[in-house]
Amino acid sequence: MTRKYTTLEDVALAAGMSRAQVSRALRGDPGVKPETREHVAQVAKTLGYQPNIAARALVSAQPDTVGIIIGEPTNPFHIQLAQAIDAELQRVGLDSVVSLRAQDDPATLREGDRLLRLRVAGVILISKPRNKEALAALAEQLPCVYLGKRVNHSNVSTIDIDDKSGVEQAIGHLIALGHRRIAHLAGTVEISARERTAAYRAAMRHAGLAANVVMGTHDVASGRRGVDTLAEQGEFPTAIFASNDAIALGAIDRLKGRGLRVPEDVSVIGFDDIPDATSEMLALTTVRQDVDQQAREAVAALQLLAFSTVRKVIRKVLPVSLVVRRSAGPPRN
Amino acid sequence: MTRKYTTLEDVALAAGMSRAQVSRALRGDPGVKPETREHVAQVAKTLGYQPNIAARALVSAQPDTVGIIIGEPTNPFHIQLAQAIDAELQRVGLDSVVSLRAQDDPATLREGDRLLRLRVAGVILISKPRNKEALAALAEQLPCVYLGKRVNHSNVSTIDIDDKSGVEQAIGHLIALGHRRIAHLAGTVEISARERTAAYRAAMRHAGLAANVVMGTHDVASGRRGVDTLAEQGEFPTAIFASNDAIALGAIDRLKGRGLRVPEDVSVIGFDDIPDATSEMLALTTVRQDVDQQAREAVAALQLLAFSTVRKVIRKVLPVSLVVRRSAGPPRN
DNA sequence: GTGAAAGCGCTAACAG
DNA sequence: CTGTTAGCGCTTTCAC
Repeated sequence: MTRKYTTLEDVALAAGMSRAQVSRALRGDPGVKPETREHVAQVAKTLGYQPNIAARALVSAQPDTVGIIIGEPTNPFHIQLAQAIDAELQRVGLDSVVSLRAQDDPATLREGDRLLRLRVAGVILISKPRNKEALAALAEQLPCVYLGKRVNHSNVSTIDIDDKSGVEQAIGHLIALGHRRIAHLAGTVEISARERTAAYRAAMRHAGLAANVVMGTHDVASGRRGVDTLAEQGEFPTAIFASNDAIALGAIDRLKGRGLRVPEDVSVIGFDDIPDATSEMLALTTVRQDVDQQAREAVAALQLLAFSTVRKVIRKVLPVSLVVRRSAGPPRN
Repeated sequence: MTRKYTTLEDVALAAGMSRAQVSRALRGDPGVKPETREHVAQVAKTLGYQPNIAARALVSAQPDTVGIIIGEPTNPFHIQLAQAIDAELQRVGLDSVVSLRAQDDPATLREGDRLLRLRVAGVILISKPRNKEALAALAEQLPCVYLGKRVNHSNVSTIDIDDKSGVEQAIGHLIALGHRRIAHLAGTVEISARERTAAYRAAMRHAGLAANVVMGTHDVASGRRGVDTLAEQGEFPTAIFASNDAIALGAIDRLKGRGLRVPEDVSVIGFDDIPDATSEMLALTTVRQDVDQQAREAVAALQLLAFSTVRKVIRKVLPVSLVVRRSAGPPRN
């Protein structure tokens, strides 16, 4: 149906002035008489004028669009982050193009080409492409901000969270409550998971307590299995620190299945603060990562990398904080 | 860092011919000598040429971009659909712009403006904006294909699935297995949810069985609560039909938590066939909606609406089919 | 087969 | 404050 769009020219004609002036008026350029501005706005509205982005982009050298590449689109947490970044981008007057294509599939590089063709100012990546080459190739072409563990590339800024501190807060909380036997249900695959496990060991050692790590993965099923494993070990721990909320959820489920109450019999702490954790039933004590803050930092980092004259790469680690709800309490005796 | 991009002119210069010819060669235009084409491709590659999409869009009248608006971005199923649509769009040579902004927030209409400015050929909406005005306003401006329950707007094509048939298949399967006490964990908000519940009631009535509906929402937590509610009712059902897979997952989770085995003690059937349903552990029997087919139909509908000369609105209802896995079996005695 | 010229819709100097 | 003049990078007639 090849629509016929209203152009600046049409508006100019109807308003009885030049295209240039109409353009200025519409964009809020300072040098325009207020009444002119108003009149133009009026005419533009009645004509249903919408500026043609392509034309605008073509003529103005500075690109104002940023690509967002989502690592695992089916992970709601990643989407949540993408939404926050999108909103933040909008807030600072930038536009965004989000890519749903998984980073690991062979199309990823093509996706980089697409962004290049779109002349985006830079790219924000949520979670890493598993193969480093893809990231490197992208970084070769465009300023990149990567949300995840620090990566050593001279063209990539990274925004990370302080896993170590989060773990220390969690373990510290449990110890303060009086727990001594604190087990850890670990993730194995992600770098952040390994970092959390290492931090757990360190914190326990530091407190003069024995570490007890059950390996697993960052999902609900793993939490269930973890509890079964702990049960087979003999003396059950009084507290469990899970490497993420999904594991914690699974663990709580299995604990209840075994007739153990949370937190009366066993305390549980998670990591991430996913929406489910808030639920009245669960009331999971957990380590929160601030999504909005991550978004803000990521956008700021990109601006620094793509728009400033200094072109500075930054590596930032954001603080996390323990959110105390009801899943952790003092041990029984 | 205002990059300096290679332009067609640069390539033309380096290849020793005109921009026009380079353009033709690169796009695979018929009237180009094969050796010329190859030479040009070679030069373009070494120069790292990437066509400027904005310029291309500006000059060629026909838009080749389609907007995808995702209803609930945090619903993995919607993302899955969006990915499928994106892939299908790509397959037919169209580009896509996906919007993560929730359709219900006040920014939705602005989002329509954004798409208008982008000069997209049309929009594919995954699940409806709750307020009809938003959809109507959008449809006023652009050809729309809406994935969800039929909507009576002369500018909107709809692609829907046959919820009723899906429910009948699920309930029929349970009855055939010998179940009599079949409870339903319902969603309440979505139109499709209400349709499924109505179909459940009809199917039960038709079989001369008593309906038992527990209201809830289309998420995991609701499934957990639903089981608790059923438990309070006294005699526990031998089978549960959940309005979607998320509910089914939550229900199974809680059933196991209560020491009930699936399907030995309680059978469970879901709806959607999300990736999780396939998992070895879960093996959820569920009603599959074919995501790829929906994507294909949606894209085809949009092409009909936006690119064909006839400009035809269509309303399609796609079949669904029961996928039998292990979460439903015969009742205990 | 290939080149020259025109122009898509817009913004950005530069004059007034 | 406002109009005029150039293009941005590309595709598309229309010639040769």
